[in-house]
Amino acid sequence: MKIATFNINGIKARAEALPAWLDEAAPDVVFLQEIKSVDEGFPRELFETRGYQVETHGQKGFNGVAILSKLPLSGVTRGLPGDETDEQARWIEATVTGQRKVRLCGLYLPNGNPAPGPKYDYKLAWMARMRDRAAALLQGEVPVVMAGDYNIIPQAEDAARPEAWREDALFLPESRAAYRRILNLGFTEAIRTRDPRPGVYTFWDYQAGAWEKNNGIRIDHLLLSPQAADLLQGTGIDKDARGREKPSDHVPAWIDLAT
DNA sequence: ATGGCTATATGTTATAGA
Repeated sequence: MKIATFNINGIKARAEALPAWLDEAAPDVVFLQEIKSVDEGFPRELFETRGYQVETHGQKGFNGVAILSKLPLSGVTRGLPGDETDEQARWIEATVTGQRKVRLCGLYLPNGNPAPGPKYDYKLAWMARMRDRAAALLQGEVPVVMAGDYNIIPQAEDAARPEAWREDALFLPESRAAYRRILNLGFTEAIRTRDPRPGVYTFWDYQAGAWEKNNGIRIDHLLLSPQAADLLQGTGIDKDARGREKPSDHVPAWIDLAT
């Protein structure tokens, strides 16, 4: 089962590039972030005609996540538990049934800039809620995959110019510690496990020729519960997507699970 | 480098992203 995550930076803007990548990469499951669309405005037919079930959790203008799946999804829930007042669409869960069941969590973690400030407080509070949810999911028997745009640069080797990120919410020690607290529950980050080299990036800014200079960062991650990690067969990052017509500033990252 | 570009809605400018 090939499972990918892709921050598309707007579904309307990616109405050509996203289907083109889907047809080439042929993932079974895709987590999308920053659909920047309400549910009613999401072009489901683009994906349903390709055999995908479409589950969205959108909002107007910003944020928004979705799951596309060629295998049946059930038990879909929308929103990260733990704060009834949180209206930002950043979390969606579903259970996919192939040869076995896997619980899927798609996430768009808050950016948090500027730090310090209320946006950074929201980021850290969100991560504490995510940790609680992750711990609860580990209590079950079903393998768990939590994938998406974490907006966390875990280590200095994950940025071409780490010094430029020292004061940034994506790289502040407190942000990275919060990410490690989630990992330390027992999750494995799939991409690094299979390819431990430094300089593996998933995002290149639109500005200042970042792509041409390979001035990238790694902020999209796929976390696996122990049961899911046992099924890991392969990983990849579709870096070529960044060099195409009208690209997102992120590229897809994916895993292959033996299910 | 003082965010240099991109996307969306609030729309000929503001807000957000990372």
